[in-house]
Amino acid sequence: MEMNERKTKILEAIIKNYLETGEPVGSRTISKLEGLKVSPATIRNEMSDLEEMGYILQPHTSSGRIPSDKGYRFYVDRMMSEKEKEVSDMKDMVVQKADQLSELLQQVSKLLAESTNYAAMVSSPQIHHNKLKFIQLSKVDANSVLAVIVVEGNIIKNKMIPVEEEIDQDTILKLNLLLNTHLNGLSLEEINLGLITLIKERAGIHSEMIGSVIDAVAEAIRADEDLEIYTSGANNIFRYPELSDNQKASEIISTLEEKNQFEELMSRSLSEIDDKLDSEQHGIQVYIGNESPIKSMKDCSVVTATYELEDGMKGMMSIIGPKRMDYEKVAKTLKKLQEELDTLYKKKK
Amino acid sequence: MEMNERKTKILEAIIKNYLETGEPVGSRTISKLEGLKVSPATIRNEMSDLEEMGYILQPHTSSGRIPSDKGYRFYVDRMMSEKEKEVSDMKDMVVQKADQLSELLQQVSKLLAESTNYAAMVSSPQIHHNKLKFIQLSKVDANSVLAVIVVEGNIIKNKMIPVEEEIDQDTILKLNLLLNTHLNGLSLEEINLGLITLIKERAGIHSEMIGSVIDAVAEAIRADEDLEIYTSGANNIFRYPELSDNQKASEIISTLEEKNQFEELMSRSLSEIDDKLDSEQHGIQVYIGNESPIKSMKDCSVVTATYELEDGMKGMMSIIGPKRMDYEKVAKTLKKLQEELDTLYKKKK
DNA sequence: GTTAGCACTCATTTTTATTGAGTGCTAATT
DNA sequence: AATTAGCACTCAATAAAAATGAGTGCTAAC
Repeated sequence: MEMNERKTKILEAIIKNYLETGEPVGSRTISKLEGLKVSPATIRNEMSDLEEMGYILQPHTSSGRIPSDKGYRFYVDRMMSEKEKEVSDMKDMVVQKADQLSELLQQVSKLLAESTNYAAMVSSPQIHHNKLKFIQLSKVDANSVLAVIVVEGNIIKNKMIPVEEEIDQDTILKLNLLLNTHLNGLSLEEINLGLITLIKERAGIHSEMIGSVIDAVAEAIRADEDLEIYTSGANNIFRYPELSDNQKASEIISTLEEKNQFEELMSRSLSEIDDKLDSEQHGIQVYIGNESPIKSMKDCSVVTATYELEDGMKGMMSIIGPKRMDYEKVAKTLKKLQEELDTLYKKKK
Repeated sequence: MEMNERKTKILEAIIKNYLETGEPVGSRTISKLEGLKVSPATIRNEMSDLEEMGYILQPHTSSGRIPSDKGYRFYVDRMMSEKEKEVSDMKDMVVQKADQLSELLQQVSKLLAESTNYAAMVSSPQIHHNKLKFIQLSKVDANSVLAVIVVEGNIIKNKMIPVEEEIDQDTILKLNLLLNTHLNGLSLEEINLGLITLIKERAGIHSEMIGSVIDAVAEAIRADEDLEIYTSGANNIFRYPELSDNQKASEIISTLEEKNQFEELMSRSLSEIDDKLDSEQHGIQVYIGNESPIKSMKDCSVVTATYELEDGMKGMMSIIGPKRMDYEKVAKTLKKLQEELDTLYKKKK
């Protein structure tokens, strides 16, 4: 069967109506809509076709229709490819400067949740080509030395290292020099066992301590170790009856809490967005129901967008809501926030 | 009216039964309990008295009774003052060493939630007498300087400071010396405007940068700025029907998310525990329903305990659950974890 | 190809009955 | 004087029955 313009219009009307009300949509409701001057009976025939084609479903005989995942997908694809309307009267979002990245991201997730009324999730940026930029050991007190490690993208990692015997300033200086000359500018792959042994040798009696430092360096560079997830607006799911029975709500909320579930989503979404970057969709991905890599989100839709800070630090933000979420608004909001982060970063620079 | 032994027994029986079932308890149920050899009618009379005294409530005429907040309070007070039974077959909890405090606390909250099946919340420690221990500026690249600030208790704070013109190593060394000689060992109150002006003067053309550094120091020392809250097990509330209607669940979950709500709870609980430290209750506080400083917790009970790391760093952990929570188990679990943290810290030292 | 008409379906709502746990009170018993 | 048996009564919860109404599919007329 072929999709024609009237079918498209009817499908769109069904979906739009369902997005608003969350209730199955009947033929009469649609016939009353202006623009489409046909009787309910005709609509019924078309609906019957649409159902056969898999775009809509009947929860039970003699109820109205609701969109299937395929129906949503059709709608979302059409919407996304449309020329973007000017960013309408969207709530102004102001990301305040925060000097800690974590604060900033927490703020972003809150902002997303508040302006969409869905749940939001923001990941810390994953650094791709991260090289060591700077190491510094400092003597903090008689039996502890602090190692500060800065990697590209100005990610900072601290590690307090206990020492048996007090170390004098001179030695610290020497060790600093040793570490910096050998390690600066290197990536994880370049720091191999040979190099480590060499450095340890040169460190003499302090080789053990240097071992700890190098471990910390490795940890700092390895990106996924530091992947943090910020969530907000979990309680928003209670706004949508179809998600708020105990079973589902509990599942969604624990997923939001079990932040590690998002790693998969993140890596998949990052790569998929890379793939179709040419299609110029502002790097926004929509997962409807079972399309989502997170199985417990089968009753939700997940919309993800990437953001990019300096030096290729890419992170992800997503909105989690019912399948009948306002995709248009969500996409706009994400786009807005992408830009916001962009300009914020530029200002900072 | 007076409380006698039989009334106490009956009250206790009502509460225990209600804790298990969550259903109102009737006179026949209690009469069938061994140990109390009286007829349901007698129980009814006693129950009538207990109700008059405010220990129990009838949800509606001709239903069984449920404990009132006052009833729970009676029960909890009795339980807490009993000689503590040996820590029975409690699930072994192992706090793995984590080198980041935040990881550790997140882990603790998860552990609490998992072993009690309630929601858990852990605060980062609040430092009381925090003095500056160590400052270090380092040149990271041509236009940024990294300030590392260590306060007592080995809390580390990093701040990246952009600079207009490149600074040479010598100047950095001088500034480091300047800062350390003037600021080390001082607490927030001791760093006054006069001192700041003095330092800025000495810093000459770098006074502006030094200003940023001192701001960061102030921020690092001010404890409440850094108060972080870790939560876990929010979804556990769905285990308890009396909390899982949408209204209540949503309220509780957003409270868990709005972490700032806990500040009040924390400060109050810390001081109250200080007050009655002599009464030897292991610093465990129970807030039943409206007793809680957090208004949205009126349908829950909140049990809090403090923990203490080195140098008087005190933090709080709490369990949030239904009023009919297993207070005994919760108290034991908290106690266990207090000890665990204690030994962990000692090992570390 | 479109529409009016109609019988039919079925979730939802409303109504009515039924059940049963639990009470309070009174009068008998210990 | 305290305890208990007995009984009428209350009321949430469950079940069963009836009414409602939105919506469908199909057929026949336009």
